[in-house]
Amino acid sequence: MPRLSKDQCLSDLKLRILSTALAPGSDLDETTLAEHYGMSRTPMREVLHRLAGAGFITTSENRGAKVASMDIGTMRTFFQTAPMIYANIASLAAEARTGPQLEALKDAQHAFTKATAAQDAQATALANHRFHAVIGEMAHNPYLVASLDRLLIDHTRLSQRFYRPANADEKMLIVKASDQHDALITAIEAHESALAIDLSLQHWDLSRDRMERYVRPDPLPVDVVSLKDRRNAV
Amino acid sequence: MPRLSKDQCLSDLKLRILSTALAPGSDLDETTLAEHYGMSRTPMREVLHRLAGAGFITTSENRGAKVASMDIGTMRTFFQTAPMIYANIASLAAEARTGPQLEALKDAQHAFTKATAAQDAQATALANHRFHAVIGEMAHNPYLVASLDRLLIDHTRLSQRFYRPANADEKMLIVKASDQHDALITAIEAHESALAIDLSLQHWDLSRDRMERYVRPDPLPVDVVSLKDRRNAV
DNA sequence: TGTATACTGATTGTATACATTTCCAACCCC
DNA sequence: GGGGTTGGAAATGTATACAATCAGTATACA
Repeated sequence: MPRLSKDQCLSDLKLRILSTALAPGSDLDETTLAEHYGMSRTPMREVLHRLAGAGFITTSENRGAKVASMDIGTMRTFFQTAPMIYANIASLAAEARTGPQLEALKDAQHAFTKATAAQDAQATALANHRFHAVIGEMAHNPYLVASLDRLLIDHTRLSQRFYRPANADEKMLIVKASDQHDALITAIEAHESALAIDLSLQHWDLSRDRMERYVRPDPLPVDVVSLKDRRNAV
Repeated sequence: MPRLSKDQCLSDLKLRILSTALAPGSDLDETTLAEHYGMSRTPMREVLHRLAGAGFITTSENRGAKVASMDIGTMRTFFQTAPMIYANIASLAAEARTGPQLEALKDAQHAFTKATAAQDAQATALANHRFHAVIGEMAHNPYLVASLDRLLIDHTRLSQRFYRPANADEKMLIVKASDQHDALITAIEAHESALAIDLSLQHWDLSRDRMERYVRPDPLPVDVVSLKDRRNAV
């Protein structure tokens, strides 16, 4: 991959991290990356420091960089925090959104539905990222956006798994999420900030349901287990 | 200032920005700074990128770095956002604080009262910064802390002005703020998160009062103006 | 056999030379 | 005289050589 500009390199790395092509916790080697992007180590290090500042990676002295990790503890914190931040941002977005931003939001939602139809989990997650990032822009509040950006990193990485429906029931949940996006667009367009808050909270209730199904799946059929026990006993 | 380590350089620059020794919006020159800290441009640039990532400065391609600016618009956003973030963080801090963190908090508050007694506005603002940063650590929530850190940059820079009391009335407000700090420590120590929220909100009501006095000061005595008019008329 | 220590290869950190871009001012042309 | 152009100084961006640090291994010694 020769001669990408620094900005392209930055956004490519972000994409690879968000899509978990670069797994959480994995090591990043300056030299290898610099060769890969066709630049010397100096600008590559600069890119890495920016990623570190934005929370995509962590660095430690003389020990290089790692993709930011995601343990079970961060997931708990994540679901604790996300509803509040997203709801407040949606509320501000409904107040302050501009016309062009609204178009960008509709674009993102269009990409989202297209990706779900194609059953492309990665594209779905990235479109979802863009959708919520645009709402962040609308809110016009750098303090909250700092928090949102961190949340979106983990949001997108987590949701890779949930946008791969295993059955009709899970497929239904994704359709419901998409409907909520549409409703949110309408609320933001109409400057209805109270409604935007409500819809955001509903959106997160849904996410938590999906999440719980994943963490605590339907138990395996009992008779298979007992069958196995019986066979062992013979 | 020869041979400071990179970390020292980083925290020194943060301090100079927080204390407004480096004014908001002022230009930063790589070469000059590198000489000043006795290092070459390469590590200096690295420090600048970190500061940019943390929101202390802004950089633009081929155009160098500036200290993050503070206009009237950001102040509005600031007061809109700060109560919510600080209150939520205080609540989490009350739940999750550890013993050593509580000691650090008491230390910061000690420094705060000492600085107010000495009428040292800069030291007061920096001690206040540390006080709220420690509460952020206690909360153990990287998403909210991202937002808090941004808020604290502007909080500390703004408050330089308010910790310089012009009269007994304003002095009283600072004493009241200090009392609220003490109450907050007690609430956090006792794991009373609901109380911590309440105290945080009160703290911000006070700040807003102080702020309003600054933006909208007591009008000048009317008769002086009329006197001047009369004299002009003669 | 277990532990401490010295060596070695690999990786990160720094300095410096060089390339590129920007800014500003002098200049020319209309 | 005003506006656009062009030169050059000063700044930022990049590449590369070199220094410092770390991790892993082999070796010596108890």
